[in-house]
Amino acid sequence: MASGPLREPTFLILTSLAAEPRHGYGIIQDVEGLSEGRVRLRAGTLYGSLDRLVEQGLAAADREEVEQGRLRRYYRITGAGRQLLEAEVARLAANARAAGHRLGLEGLAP
Amino acid sequence: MASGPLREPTFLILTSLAAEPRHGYGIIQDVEGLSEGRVRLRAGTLYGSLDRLVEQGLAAADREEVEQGRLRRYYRITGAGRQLLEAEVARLAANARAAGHRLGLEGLAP
DNA sequence: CCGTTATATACCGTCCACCGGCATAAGTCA
DNA sequence: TGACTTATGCCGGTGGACGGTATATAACGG
Repeated sequence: MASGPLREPTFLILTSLAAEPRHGYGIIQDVEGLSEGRVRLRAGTLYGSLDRLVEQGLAAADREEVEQGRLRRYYRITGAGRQLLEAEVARLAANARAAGHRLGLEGLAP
Repeated sequence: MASGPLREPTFLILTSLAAEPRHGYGIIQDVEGLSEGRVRLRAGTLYGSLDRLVEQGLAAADREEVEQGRLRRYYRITGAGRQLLEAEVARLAANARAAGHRLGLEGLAP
């Protein structure tokens, strides 16, 4: 159930929700921004990941709005999601630090 | 060919090779150490990953030794592998920084 | 007035890295 | 003798990501 480390798309989706509740399309745009253009989520990736996050209790449906005839379904991060994301940040930072050390990339700005 | 981001096991295997050439079993032990006991590579994961790394030119067979009747097959990281690992370190660090920011984990030691 | 782009959600088949178990084999230690 | 460590390697199953497609409306541009 509580599977291994988050893959990048899922990690970024959770990160996107950490600031405030967002709807699907908003997440896609936000993730592109916070990854500095590196990650462009596909619809299939997003909604599949979102379903899994809800199923695992890491995110939850927040509310629904109808904006100009289009439905917007908002999601928010849960306490468990925030906790797991914090652990993931620590893991990524530790891995980056360890590998940087091995590569001799000592003086790298945080 | 140059597929997406490295998964954690592959990342740590490359990291292990970054310091010096190592044989399979040595990698398993080293990875357990550098991940502070978090990651225990299975043989299946290791040798599969190693084959892929060689196939992609990120690692190469270094030499073979026979130590007390047991064969040791050493692998080393290539220039391309080192380059990719550096890029991966930057990616991980950027993701950790972005998520830490969103979580309000500002004052975290690098 | 019509086609394209942007907004927005959702399904589905495919791929592949990782997982876990198993096999093999020689040396060590109790 | 049997358990454990070192050491390499195969194989089936799982699951997340990918890419494409479908659906629908609004806005923009030619």
